[in-house]
Amino acid sequence: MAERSINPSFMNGVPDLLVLRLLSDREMYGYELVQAIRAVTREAIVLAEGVVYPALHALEAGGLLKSKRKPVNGRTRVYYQTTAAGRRRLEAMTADWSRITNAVAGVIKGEAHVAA
Amino acid sequence: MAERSINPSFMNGVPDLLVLRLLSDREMYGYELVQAIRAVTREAIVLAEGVVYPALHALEAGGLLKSKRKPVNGRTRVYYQTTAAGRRRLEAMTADWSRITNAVAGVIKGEAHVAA
DNA sequence: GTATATACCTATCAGCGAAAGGCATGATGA
DNA sequence: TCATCATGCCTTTCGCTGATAGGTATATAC
Repeated sequence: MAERSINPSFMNGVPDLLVLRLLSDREMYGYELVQAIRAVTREAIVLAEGVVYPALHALEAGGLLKSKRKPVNGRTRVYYQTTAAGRRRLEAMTADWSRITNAVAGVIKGEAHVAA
Repeated sequence: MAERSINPSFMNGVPDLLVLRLLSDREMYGYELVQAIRAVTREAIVLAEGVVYPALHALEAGGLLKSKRKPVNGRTRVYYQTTAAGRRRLEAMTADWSRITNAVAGVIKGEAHVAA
C-alpha cells in the first residue's frame, strides 16, 4: 500500500543515473553518495542505503564503475569512480532521460503537435 | 537485459500520468489513447495496448476514471473520462513529476546548491 | 555506558511496465 | 473468394527494480 513513500514513483532508472552522474565529477563512497543525493536535490529525492549499495554493486559488475578500498580512521571506505564505459552509459542515459521527460512535459503542457 | 525495449526506463508512473492528462481534455477510448500517445510524443513514448488497457481498468477501479460504452459501426468502444478525483490525482502527480524531474535535471546540470 | 553517527551489507517484497498472447469485426485487395 | 490488415477489446506471465527492513561494526558524544 505504501502508506507514504518518500519518493512518489517516477523513479525508474533514476538511482543509476544519479550515481553515475555524481561519480563522474569525483569519486565518492556509498554513504557519502546517499547524503549527497539528499543534499543536492534538497530532499526532493532520498535514496536509502538499501538502494544505493546494490546499485553500486550492479554498476561495478557491469563494468561502469570501479572501486578502491581506503582505510580512514580505522574504518574502511569503498570509493567508486566511473569507468570510460560508465561515462558513455551516462551520456546515453541522459539522452534518454531528456527524450522521455521532454515528451511527458509536452503532453502535460497540452502541446498538440500531431503529425497527421 | 532488455535487448532493445522501445522505452528506455524512466517510465515509472508515466502511463497513468499520460492517460489522466489526455483524458482531462476529452474522453477517449483505449485504442485511441494508444495512438494519441504515440502521435503527441512523436514516437518518443510508445505504450502497447497491454499497458494502456490494464492502466485504464486500474484507474477506473480506483475511481479516477469512469467509462461509458458506445456502439460505433457495430463495434463497441469504451470511452473513458476523468472524474473529479481523477483531476485531483492528476494535479498531484504533475506536481510530483515536476519535483522529481527538476531535481534530476539539477543534478545532471551539476548544480551544487548544498545547504550545509 | 548508552545512544548516535558513520560505514558497510543482504534478503525479501511489491509494483509496474513489457511482452506476448487471444478474440472479434469490418474493409481491402488479390 | 479468401486472406490480410486495421480496428478495438482484453488477459496472463514475466522480469526488473526501488522500497523496506533488517544486520554488523567502530568511533564519538553525552
